Amino acid sequence: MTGAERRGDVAGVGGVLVALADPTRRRLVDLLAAEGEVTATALAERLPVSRQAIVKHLAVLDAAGLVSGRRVGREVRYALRPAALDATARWVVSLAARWDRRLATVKRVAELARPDEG
Amino acid sequence: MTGAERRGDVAGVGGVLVALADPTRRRLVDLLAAEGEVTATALAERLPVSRQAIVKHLAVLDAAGLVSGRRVGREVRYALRPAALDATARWVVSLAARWDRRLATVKRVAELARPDEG
DNA sequence: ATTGGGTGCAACCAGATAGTTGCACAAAGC
DNA sequence: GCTTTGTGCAACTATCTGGTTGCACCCAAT
Repeated sequence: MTGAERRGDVAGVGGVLVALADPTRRRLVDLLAAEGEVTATALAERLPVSRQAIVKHLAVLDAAGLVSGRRVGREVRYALRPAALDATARWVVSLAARWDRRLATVKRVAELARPDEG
Repeated sequence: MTGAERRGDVAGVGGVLVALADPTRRRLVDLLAAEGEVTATALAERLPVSRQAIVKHLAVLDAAGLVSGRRVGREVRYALRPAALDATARWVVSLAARWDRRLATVKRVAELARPDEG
């Protein structure tokens, strides 16, 4: 079970945005996308920060539902979970669509307000 | 000219993610989407924060390319700019697609690694 | 000309965040 | 058994951030 699931907001878009707002966390998810299942210690070797920093970042990603870790012997392997990102992608796209619709309306209204130019 | 354009990174996805990570800023863009062109003072009347806080948030949104303001007499009216959000929507969608592709590959590889189950 | 609403700037504050180090503990390997 | 290797927990620090207040300035309207 992931942190987000434990808190019952797998689809929490805000958390995903916060998680992806940090460049180190974006690099982290890139690495996870490239390598599949990776341990925090292994990730720390590829980034210029300590293992503890990585662990904290993974906790944020986990809370956002973007990542989850499973224990294998003495190590914990982290992997991506696409659901929360999918939900966020839908959210951003629909927001962009609303903006476009809104701006189209504004433009139309502006044209109506200047009948001599129409 | 907007802040983001001044700095030459209209497509800066990181800035957009940072901007949208804050709930007050999300409410702000919602209000702007609903009302078109609004002044910072007017926005401050609808949110439980001071005008100065709104101005700072608008500066962040402007730097991300999500918003721009134009001066009309003694007031400054802010409005949405869809370009940066469109770019970010494309980024998130393509990231989600890459994740899905990646996880499909991992699954396929896992199945190949267990030939007795195939 | 003076008054008033809107903006811009600066200082300041509290809490969050990204990072560190140090150490204790658990699981593998010799 | 002992040693190694990876994890987990805690304390601590510095910087960032979201918020405030106070004040000066500009523009418009009476």
